[in-house]
Amino acid sequence: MKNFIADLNKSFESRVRLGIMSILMVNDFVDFGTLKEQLQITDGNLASHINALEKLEYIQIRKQFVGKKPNTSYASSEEGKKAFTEHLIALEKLIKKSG
Amino acid sequence: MKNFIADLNKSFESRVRLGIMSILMVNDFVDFGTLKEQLQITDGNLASHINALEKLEYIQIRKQFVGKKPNTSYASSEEGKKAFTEHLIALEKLIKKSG
DNA sequence: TAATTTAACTTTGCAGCACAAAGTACTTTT
DNA sequence: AAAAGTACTTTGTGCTGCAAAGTTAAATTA
Repeated sequence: MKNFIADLNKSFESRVRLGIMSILMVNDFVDFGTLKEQLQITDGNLASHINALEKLEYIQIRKQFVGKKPNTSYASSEEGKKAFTEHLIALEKLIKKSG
Repeated sequence: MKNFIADLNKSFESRVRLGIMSILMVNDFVDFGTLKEQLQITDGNLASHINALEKLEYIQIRKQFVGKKPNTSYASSEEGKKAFTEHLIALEKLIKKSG
């Protein structure tokens, strides 16, 4: 039997990152405030996780104005979707193994 | 909608911990060497994760001799199984959401 | 019997991470 | 003019993961 945990992506270990990606898998361009509200975390914490995911090119950023207010939104990139999907597949295997 | 990542158990975030629990969910009393081989990690790393899980009372330890060699084995406790199952359920919800 | 090996750790040390809290810059609302 | 909102950045702390090396005690080999 091969080492099954090797297929899990280290970048998606944290709950917050899982949460962000999970939201961005099914919603195109979700803004900062919405993510913050959904995940119930502090500004700084969210910003740092977003930053990490962006450096990995798993998400992309769009800045615009809604009315006269600044609004920053995030979407998962193709690469991000691929990587996250692979991670979920590895998780599912693990779940099946445990069931 | 409620905060779905709150149901994820922080103790099971790491790949190694996921791996250990996953193995112990379906095997009763797996020994140190076997875990190490399956997970392909160093002695110290495995020992520290085991230690953490034991402090949480998620696993239990049995020390014995096999032939004349010392042999330490680990099994998941009822509480550990419960906690891990809940974690997996939370993960599955997240996976479904992302699908 | 001395040296090596095996099993299961413990210790050490470090870099990285999560997180909260506070600070910042700019704008809008009151 | 003051307060509030948006989206951060900075700071600081404490925890984690991990490798590598050291430890203990018994077993095997030379």
